[in-house]
Amino acid sequence: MTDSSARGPVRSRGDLFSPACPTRKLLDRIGTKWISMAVKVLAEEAGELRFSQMQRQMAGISQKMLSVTLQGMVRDGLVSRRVEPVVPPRVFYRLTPLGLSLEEPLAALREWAEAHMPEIDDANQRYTQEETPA
Amino acid sequence: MTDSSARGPVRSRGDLFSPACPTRKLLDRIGTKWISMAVKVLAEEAGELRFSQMQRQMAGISQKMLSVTLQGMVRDGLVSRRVEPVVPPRVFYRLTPLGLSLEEPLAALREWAEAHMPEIDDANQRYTQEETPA
DNA sequence: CAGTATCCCAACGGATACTG
DNA sequence: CAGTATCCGTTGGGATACTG
Repeated sequence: MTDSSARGPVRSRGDLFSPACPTRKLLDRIGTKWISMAVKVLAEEAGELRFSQMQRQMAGISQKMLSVTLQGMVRDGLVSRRVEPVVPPRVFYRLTPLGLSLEEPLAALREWAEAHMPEIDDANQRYTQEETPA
Repeated sequence: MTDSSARGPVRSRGDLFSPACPTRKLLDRIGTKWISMAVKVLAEEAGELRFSQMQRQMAGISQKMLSVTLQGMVRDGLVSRRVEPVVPPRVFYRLTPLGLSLEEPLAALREWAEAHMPEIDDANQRYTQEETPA
């Protein structure tokens, strides 16, 4: 349920630190691993992908999570959904321009994560080491 | 996760799509709004901040969440923690070089969110509109 | 095939109270 | 001041079963 007074006077741009700032909630929506993977998969395809294709490529995602993730992305205008009304049905997903524009910052974050994974591992190692002296 | 040893170093790099890929979990850790805000606050300060100062600047964060967020960041080597052993104690947090390097991709994501907030609002509006024709 | 529905457990996260 | 501990409601997310 979105704010009833949507588009209301909130829109306090430039102030991410206000609890009322909607950007804050948005950050938590788009930063998840499932969104990140979905955008990546669809961006690499540069075209449409079917539900089952996506599930196959996003190894480990459950049917439920792929479903709710895609629904949310459609809602937010990140992907478009096209149904071929045959039996059995074929449903195709494609990034919108908006969704495509999200790939760049997400890719940066993904790359950071991959690049600095070893350092973070090491930091964790060191941390648990000294906190468990004997 | 049956793995009892704190954060199993599977280290299957290069394949974000493998369920075993640790980068996946990392993405969900660093992409949260609290991490994002903490990094931003500390990066803007370009120095140290005390616990209470951070809580004041990160409006709306609870004591608990700031605590667990900072603990996680210290464990991951993103921030360093310095205690002045006086009474009452003073604790200072500062970004490590690693943490500072995270600011760039996170800032990109934040900026994307702010920039495209209106479009996402509109998409949601349109969505709920057509799904609730009246 | 592409979902939806249900159950159920685990993690998130606020509120409050207590402590070195 | 800077936490920790506890309680507890909300959400995330897997497993399974069912349907158009």
